[in-house]
Amino acid sequence: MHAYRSHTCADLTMDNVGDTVRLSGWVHRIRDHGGVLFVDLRDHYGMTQVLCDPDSPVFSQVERLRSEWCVRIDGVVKARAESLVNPKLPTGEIEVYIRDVEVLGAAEELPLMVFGDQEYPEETRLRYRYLDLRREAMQRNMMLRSDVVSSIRRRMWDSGFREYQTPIITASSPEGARDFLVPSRLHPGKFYALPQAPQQFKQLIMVSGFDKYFQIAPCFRDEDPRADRSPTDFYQLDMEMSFVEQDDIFATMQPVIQGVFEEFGDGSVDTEWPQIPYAESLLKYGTDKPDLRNPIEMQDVSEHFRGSGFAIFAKLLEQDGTQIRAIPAPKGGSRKFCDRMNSFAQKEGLPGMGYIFWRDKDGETEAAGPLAKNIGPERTEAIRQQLGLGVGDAAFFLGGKPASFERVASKARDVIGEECGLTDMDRYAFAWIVDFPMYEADEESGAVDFSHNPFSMPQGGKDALDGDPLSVKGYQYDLACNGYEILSGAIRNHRPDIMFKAFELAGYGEDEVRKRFGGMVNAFRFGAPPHGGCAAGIDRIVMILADTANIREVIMFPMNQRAEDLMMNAPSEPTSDQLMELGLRVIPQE
RNA sequence: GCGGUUGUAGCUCAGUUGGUUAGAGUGCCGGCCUGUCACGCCGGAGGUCGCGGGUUCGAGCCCCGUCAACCGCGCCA
Repeated sequence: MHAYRSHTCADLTMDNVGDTVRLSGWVHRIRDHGGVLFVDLRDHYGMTQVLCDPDSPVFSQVERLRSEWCVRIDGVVKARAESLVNPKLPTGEIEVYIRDVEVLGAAEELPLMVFGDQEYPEETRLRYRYLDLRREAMQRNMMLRSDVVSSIRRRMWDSGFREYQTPIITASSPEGARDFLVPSRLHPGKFYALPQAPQQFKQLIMVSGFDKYFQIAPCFRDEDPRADRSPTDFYQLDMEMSFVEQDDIFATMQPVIQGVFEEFGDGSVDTEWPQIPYAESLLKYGTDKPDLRNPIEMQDVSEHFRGSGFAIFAKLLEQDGTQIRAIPAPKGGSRKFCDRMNSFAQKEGLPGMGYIFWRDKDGETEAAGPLAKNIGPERTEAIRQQLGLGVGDAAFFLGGKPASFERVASKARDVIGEECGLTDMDRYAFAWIVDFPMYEADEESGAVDFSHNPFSMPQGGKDALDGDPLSVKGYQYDLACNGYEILSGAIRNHRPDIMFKAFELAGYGEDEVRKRFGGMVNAFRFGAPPHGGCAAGIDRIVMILADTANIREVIMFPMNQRAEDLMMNAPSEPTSDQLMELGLRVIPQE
């Protein structure tokens, strides 16, 4: 017989009754009845009840077992009496009478229980990640992740793509996020960098004539984390193809992403993926990653407030670039709800959020709230008609420069949609966000810089770069799903002449571009094909499919909020020998 | 770097207006129990109330500082 097992803990059924079997696993839970001992034995595959009565030669040894000890047992499979069957367990029709036991790994008192679904502080879970990962929910999440990656690979191969690996140790790329640097021993004082993405490599793969590339690629960025953003490293489905336009990328990726959500999601998956221009998305949703499960669309209502009796907004509108934006809130028509949303806006850092709500008074529609009084019935009614609202509804108003209130407006829209029951939670809703601006102006200095990806092709080509840089749009796009950005990409700029001009507008001279992106720019001199692609966030897709808001729930060994690995004790101080060899010296911190 | 929330037993938490010996559940240790599957019953151990200072006759509770975790802002081509 095999040293550890003849079956897994999920295998045994009525067909095995009478068999002598060997199982290995963890002691999940013990129920000690004095005369008889029940042990739930768990492995990756499932659970089997094994038991021990005083007739067993190893009764006294089994009595000493404790939770999470790793053990091997030998025993005889017996059918349970009908009244003793456990329908919750696939192996619930049988149980195994222990004849021999071997402790493979004992366990000390546990910092967190594998059994049950009690919540633990994330610090504890990360420090003892191997225990946390034994828990059912985490086993499920990790298998889901593995299955998703496998499905993505298959779908990409079926679409004619091949997977190619790119370097992990490479050159620092000065654009974008901070790099992780890797000191070179052979070249003291010089550093490699971990790639923030295989961006330049995949474009070089296109120049090299491979036509369709993909990779499940690790990406490294030294940025501060968020609940939905992993610090240090994360994975992307990175893809690139030659001789394509934007719609070809969409047509290639929608079946892959949609297929993955249909295969692994537990809600309906939208098949219509609208293309929403960036500017329109900000106007209607206040964000470039709208949650389209929520039907609320904001509207510009500036005209109703211009010169009105509501002095705050009227004055605001006299300044350039300002606007009054309304968030309609169907079914939100109560003072209590409106006040709650107002204090929500204040908590988020705005002065407040004005509102009007409509109620029934003697069969007539009556507008209530401080704003309505100030601007009078005619303007109020015009707003109601523009927004298409009625009795029982409300509308919230934000004023100023859009950039100053859109972030909060977007959050408010989410909250309103959920609290008014307007957002369909059992659904995956997608939108391509297109026509991103190529450039943006720094708010203080006014300096023009790339807003998205400097390698993108400007719409209109070289001629478009002759006008106002801030009006130039790029062939750049994101894919939003349920309020998350899950994919980002572009048609690339493969023409050196256009590229130099594009960089020039952002203040980078030709020499500087050659210095920074020389490898790629040089390659474009030798017959570069038109190409484009995108990268989809694997962690974030799995996070959405696992129905969690915390990306660390779908990463085996994540860093904590301060980019530390509490289990492995990273980062740590190097030895002086290591520093010496690399020619480095640490500057003491204040 | 900034803001918010949290910090009490191994773990999850309660702790009133500042007032006697800081509690519960769970886990752990011991005892009882031959059909449980979140088994049950009895007993026990286990506390720097994150840390430091202050106010007070008296602080888990109030004040100041500090540390840590999480969430957010900045950041994320």
